Amino acid sequence: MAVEDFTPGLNFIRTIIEADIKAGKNGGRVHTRFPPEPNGYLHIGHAKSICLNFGLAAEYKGFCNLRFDDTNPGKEDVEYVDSIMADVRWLGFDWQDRLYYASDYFEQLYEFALHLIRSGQAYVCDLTAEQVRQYRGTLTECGINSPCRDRSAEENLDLFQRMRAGEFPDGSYVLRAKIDMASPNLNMRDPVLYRIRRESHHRTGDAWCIYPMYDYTHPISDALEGVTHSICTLEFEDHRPFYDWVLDNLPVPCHPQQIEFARLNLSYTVMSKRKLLELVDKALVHGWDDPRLPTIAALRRRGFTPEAIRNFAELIGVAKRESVVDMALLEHCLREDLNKRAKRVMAVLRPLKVVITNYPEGQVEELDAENNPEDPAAGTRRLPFSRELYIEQEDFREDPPKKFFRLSLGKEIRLKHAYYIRCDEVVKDNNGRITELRCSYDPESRGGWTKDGRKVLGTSHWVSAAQALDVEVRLYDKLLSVANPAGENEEKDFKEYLNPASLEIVKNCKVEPSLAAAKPGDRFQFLRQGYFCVDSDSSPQALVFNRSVTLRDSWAKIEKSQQSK
RNA sequence: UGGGGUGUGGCCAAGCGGUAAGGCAUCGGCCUUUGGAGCCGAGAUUCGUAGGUUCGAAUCCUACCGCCCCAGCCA
Repeated sequence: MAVEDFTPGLNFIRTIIEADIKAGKNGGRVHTRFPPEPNGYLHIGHAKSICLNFGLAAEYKGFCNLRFDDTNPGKEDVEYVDSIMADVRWLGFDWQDRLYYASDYFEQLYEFALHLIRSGQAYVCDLTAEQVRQYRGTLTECGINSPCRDRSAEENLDLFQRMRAGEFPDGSYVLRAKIDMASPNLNMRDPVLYRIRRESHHRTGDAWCIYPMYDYTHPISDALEGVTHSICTLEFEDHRPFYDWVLDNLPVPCHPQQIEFARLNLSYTVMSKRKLLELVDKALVHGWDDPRLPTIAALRRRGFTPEAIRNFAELIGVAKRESVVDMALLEHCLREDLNKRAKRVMAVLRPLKVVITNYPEGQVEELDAENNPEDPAAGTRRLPFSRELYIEQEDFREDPPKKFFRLSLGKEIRLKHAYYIRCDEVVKDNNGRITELRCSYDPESRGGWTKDGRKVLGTSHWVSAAQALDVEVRLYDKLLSVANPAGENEEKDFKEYLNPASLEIVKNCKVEPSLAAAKPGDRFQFLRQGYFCVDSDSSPQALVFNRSVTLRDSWAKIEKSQQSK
């Protein structure tokens, strides 16, 4: 089955939603949200969540909100909110007028806290952070009640209001929910609701010195927005009882259902914000959009299309078991998309000069070349051909192995769209390095075929030397040299697995002249090599291309299996 | 040895009591003016393990095993 024919299967979330709709829950409404914390750049794992949330909303004629979970000012920044919005839009999703910030609810969150205090379900605690931890107990032992647990509502109200008013130093008091210090679920052992922190917030500035915790903020934000299905990752499963506790004990408009799914892991890369941040901070990569990273910004710069990423998100499915998806699937999605739409061009990465000895000196002729065999509507272009050309170094071998269809002494190959050429002589320098090939062409083979039906197996790409453009090409490869560092030696830091060959810069590559007008972001297939896009560092005088993904290379496989024999 | 999850081919993933979808990867073959693309075909007697229920179990029951998450005033 071709991927474009793929119809979304039922995953467990769709199953839940359809059951809810059938049961008439929420009046049949589906309303989701994507709630990033603006403390880093979005990555492909977030893309899975974005596609899920926005996709489900679209599928069931509902809505999906974009909401920034910005309750921890110390880590958050507008740089991140801007990048997140740009990335979600680029992926092709639209939150219309439903852009929210948890910080917009600070006043309501505060009122709800007052409500909990009045109903005796929250109290101000003056234990130190260290004491709170000690009182919490352990995984196997119950916690101990805080001595502040039985403070009167009046006193709690007074203290909490004074917390807000800034009368107490940072960390001196917290507001806690009064639930059960003996609960086997640590999240229910009187979790902290508010902490005092004199930090400037990227939106509310210095208006507040107390900030609500995620666990308290999230369910209320969902309810205030009328969210029906609050989809999050597995590690929040343990938090669900508290999510429900908050909503059950507060006069909120509705009670959304929290549903947890497994986050995406991808082989040969890292996905945690901490690790990504570390790579960027330590300059192990060149910024958040370094094309080796799995961030959305990096994938965009690398040449990925939103379509490829969305298709990928659909293909990987949604489930609750933790898994590591093969990077090959992501690459497959890009190839599949670009195969249909990328213009084919010729580029020689490592040039080997070829002189066509029987071609008239000074003559230049123009050949027709199709732009995309998958899409006749893409039209054709003209290609200059002349006496001096470049072909790829690896397309010539002095000692051709078995099944090597390319050029070697005395052998004939086809130059794509041009002529058959035969290699007559190999020219070397004093060190024995091949510097030039002297070949002859068959004038009868113009266009790449002859009437005699002669079989020519090999077809190489080439460029005409005089008209070629000199460009820089950046060859990207896997970030890590192992598929799953977590499955390796646990003592080792992930940085020890960084692939030293993840970036190879190749200068003085030769590309056909039609590329002169290429603009940053333009995508092409370099014939027989891969898909490339013009990098943001590129300029008309100094073109720079990124390799997005290679083409499948069956010769490489054959050669590899020959060598292993 | 507390609680919450989860185990289906190399990697994902359907399946929800009636006799193992699909995708990626792999391996054959065809085709080819990209060794690209495309096309055709192959692969789990078996669903973590062991018992049990049933005419019939990946699906139900029991026990065991493995892996993940939780002791932030992070999200």
